[in-house]
Amino acid sequence: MADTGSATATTSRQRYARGEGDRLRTDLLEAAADLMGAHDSIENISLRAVARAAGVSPTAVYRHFDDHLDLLRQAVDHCWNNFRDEIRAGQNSSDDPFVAFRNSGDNYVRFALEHRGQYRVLFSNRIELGCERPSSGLEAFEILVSLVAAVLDARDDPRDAFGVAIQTHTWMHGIVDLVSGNPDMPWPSTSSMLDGLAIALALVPIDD
Amino acid sequence: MADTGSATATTSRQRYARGEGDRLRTDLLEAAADLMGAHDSIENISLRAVARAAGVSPTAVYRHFDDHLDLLRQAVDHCWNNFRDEIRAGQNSSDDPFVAFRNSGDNYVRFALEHRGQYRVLFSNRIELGCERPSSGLEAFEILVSLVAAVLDARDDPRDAFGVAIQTHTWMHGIVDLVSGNPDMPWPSTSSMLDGLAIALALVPIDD
DNA sequence: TGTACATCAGTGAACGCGCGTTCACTGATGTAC
DNA sequence: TGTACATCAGTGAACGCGCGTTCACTGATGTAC
Repeated sequence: MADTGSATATTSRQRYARGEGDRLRTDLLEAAADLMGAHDSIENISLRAVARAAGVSPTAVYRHFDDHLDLLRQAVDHCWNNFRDEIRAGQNSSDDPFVAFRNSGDNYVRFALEHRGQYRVLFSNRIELGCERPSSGLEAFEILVSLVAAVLDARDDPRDAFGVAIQTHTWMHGIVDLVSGNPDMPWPSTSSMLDGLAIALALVPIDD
Repeated sequence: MADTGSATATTSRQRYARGEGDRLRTDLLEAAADLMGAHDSIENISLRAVARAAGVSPTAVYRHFDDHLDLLRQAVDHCWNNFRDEIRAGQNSSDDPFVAFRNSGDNYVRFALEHRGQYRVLFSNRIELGCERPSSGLEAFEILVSLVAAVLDARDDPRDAFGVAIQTHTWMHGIVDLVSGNPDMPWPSTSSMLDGLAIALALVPIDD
């Protein structure tokens, strides 16, 4: 009578071995990050839904997080790490500043489109949690500034890297947020929109 | 015993006179639009909260809307009308295409910052309701295209107005979404960011 | 002019549901003696 | 080598809450006769 299988998702999971209990913490954070794609706001991600997605009872969450809000806050931090790692990978992908800039832009766009929920939580939903941007969030912007600075340097361009980085970021954010939010509209390809951005902001090699 | 005043918000409202019942419909739509500012997602606006804000019982909503989803969908339409009217007012504000373009941009930014909830529902949360963009939403974009076309015409500029309008819109969206979502960051003024946009996209008078 | 009645603009109690959180617990496993 | 025990990784029932929705209703007001 106990194993009627009424709950579809509870069959498979086995508890972690003694001493490895912290692995559930990561599982829960990743489950929360996955759920962000299905909801348009972090407010709608319930503690019970995260537990369910991780194959665990709601009470198990309290072994790793203070409460619902703590879970969400740490999930946001987790997403910032994911995002920063993508941008950093673009930065490290080439010694040519123009290529590195473009690869970082592609990674930015890909992250935003493939993980729209995570992306929007990072750049749009943070206020409600009442926490400031974590260090990995600042790091991501610093990487962008240094990418722009390298491009300007290669161009002998006197513009302020911080200001141009803000121009780059606002425009790229607008592109990915509108495109991912309105996929049925007749958008140009994101690649051609990134080309247009680099040209309009004069972030291409100078002989182009 | 009936008027102990236990509910704080229910004291004032009087019912509409016979024949004027449809005015509650508008009240509910405006109450819903106001509530969008307090929540970051339209999903979080409950039917009961809208009724409460309008000073009416939850059941009264069903006299004007089929259900919760119908209320939200019509609230979104209402917001599109508000937004389109702002852009149109900018278009009609001057015969000089550059001035009209800039005034429309200012109105766009002002609407997005003053009514962030409404703005985000229009451009970011629409998917979940499962409805396509209403005619007023298309009209708003058509106004933008014609504003850009007039500017390009005045410049003898051969670029495609539709493509440049998309560039303008994506960038403006990025500016207002990031600024309103992260008000504690050291942003330049929105006015100077609009200047930078018009210059980078070459939408200023040609002798500048 | 009076009155019965249809219409209108709502109300209030009740339902089942998922939620966050608390509480007492269970059962496997490593460790001290 | 055996055993008592502490620790660990969880579970399951219960609570009060706000939600969307349904149902039967109320009381004022215009209108037909």
